Amino acid sequence: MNKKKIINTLETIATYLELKGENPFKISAFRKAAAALENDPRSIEEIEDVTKIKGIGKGTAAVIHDLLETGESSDLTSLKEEVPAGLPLLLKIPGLGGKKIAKLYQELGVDSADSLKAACESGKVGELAGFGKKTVEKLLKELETFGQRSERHPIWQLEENVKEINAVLEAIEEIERFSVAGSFRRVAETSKDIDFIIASAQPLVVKDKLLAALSYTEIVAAGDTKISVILAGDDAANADFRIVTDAEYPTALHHFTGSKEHNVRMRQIAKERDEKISEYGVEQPDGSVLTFETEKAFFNHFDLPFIPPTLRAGHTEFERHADIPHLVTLADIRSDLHMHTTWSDGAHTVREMGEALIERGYDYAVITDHSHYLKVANGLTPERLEQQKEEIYAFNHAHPEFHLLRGTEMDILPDGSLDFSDDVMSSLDFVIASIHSSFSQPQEQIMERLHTALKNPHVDMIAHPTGRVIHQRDGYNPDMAQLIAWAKEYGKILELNANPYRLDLCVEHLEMAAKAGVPVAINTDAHAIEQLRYMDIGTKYAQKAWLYKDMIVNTWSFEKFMDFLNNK
DNA sequence: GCCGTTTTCGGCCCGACTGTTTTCAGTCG
Repeated sequence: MNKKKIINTLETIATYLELKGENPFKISAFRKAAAALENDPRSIEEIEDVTKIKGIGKGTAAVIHDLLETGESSDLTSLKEEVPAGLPLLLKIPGLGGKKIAKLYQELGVDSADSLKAACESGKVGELAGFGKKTVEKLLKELETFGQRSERHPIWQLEENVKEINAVLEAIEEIERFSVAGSFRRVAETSKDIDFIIASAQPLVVKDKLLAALSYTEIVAAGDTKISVILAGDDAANADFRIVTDAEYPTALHHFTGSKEHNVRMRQIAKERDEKISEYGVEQPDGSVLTFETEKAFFNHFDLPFIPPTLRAGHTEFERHADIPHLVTLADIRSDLHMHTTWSDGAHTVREMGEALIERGYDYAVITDHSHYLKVANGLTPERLEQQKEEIYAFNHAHPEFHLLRGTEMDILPDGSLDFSDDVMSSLDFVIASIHSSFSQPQEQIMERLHTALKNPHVDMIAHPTGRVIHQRDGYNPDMAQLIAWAKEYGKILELNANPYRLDLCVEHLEMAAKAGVPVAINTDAHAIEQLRYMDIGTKYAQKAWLYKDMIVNTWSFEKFMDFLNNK
């Protein structure tokens, strides 16, 4: 039995219970059980007694056993008989929750978006107690776009929005400090909306200036301290703003950074000490409210070190916080091993990239333009690769304090061969091998291609090992356990591609690589100078897999890195 | 439904906003 199916079943039961208007704590018990199972690192076969896991008791364990024995959950089956199949979908309509949907169904027989629309138009919804004119108007409006807007947006789509909003907020002088919060700050792969926390003594002025400067299509809510809009643009995201006083800012930022599970744990910790956490501070037993200068001071108050937003998942961060000082941070990074220049499909020259790398404070880096198979990217022939050498040597001559290495991002061809000969590869300092074609081959064939690359002594690293693009394509589905085993056997590096649209390897795979002792490189794959900043996203993403600095090759000194290449 | 070194019953994180109310329920994060 697939653990994922068990988790999904528990969550689905929670959804159905919600539509029945069940006790909210019972509903959340099923969600907690699902989360507890998901956070447990063991496979379902490895777990002897599920009730030993905190959050799983008699009821939820019965569902799990049912699934393990019959492949189905009889509880879910009977819920599905009671609750029409169309109702769970209606939960996605903003403003509708379980109780309202239950009422609409029981009183009016509403069981789909279409029947809801008809009931709204006929005026029947407006006559229900608790529903009024505005609710009907809002529902009809939501129904127009129902099913068209994405629920979650990949962070590479939201990055632009965040940059624009940052610029808007920078320009408002009444703002003392502000920050993006929410899943974007935690560097989640996808995000439902964008949250900002703003410190200001003049919230109303800030609200007016903010709404005047933002480009939005709709105001969802605009109170004295909370503003929510749908941003302009196709498939646009929501942006939420909270305005608090400067004293409240650190606790508000913490609160709205989440995750929800992390906050629940923090509040439990506070409660054990007779304290109460809210976004405005920490309430003491005598009713007074403590505030803090910084998030760090807030954590310290609870005898915890500063927990980076990336780690705030609500499970291991409270037990493993002694490891936090070992985790990789942007400040540890001394090089970037994957980037493109105008020689292939990059926007800047070797010299421009090199100067930008020095500007970032790195000690060394590798220029890795595409190889000739990739014609759409103007990939380099062995001859052009040779010509590029002059430019790289000239740069090194002009910057003796820095080491710009010669490399390539070489294609692994569909037939399993490599795009350069051993001779060409051996003339380079660093060879990346990667797949850019024939993604749909069967797994054995994909693995065959990767194996050829990994066992070649001149290849140093596999880039973006799964080829996924978040929310767009799944990649070529390699057998990751096998790939990691080969990387270990042949002494190769696996990449964490820091481009926010890739983030490949993903957290789960990074954890596997770390467990196997395979070195990882965090690279930007920059095609322009401004993409070198993706290193920040990459190091934060690596923290989510609890990767130590020592495991990351580009935190090593130039000497250590060269030693590794020469002795691998 | 889950949990328990004050507990096997009575809690379960906390607050803003909206729309419907006439003091609050529902939704959302």
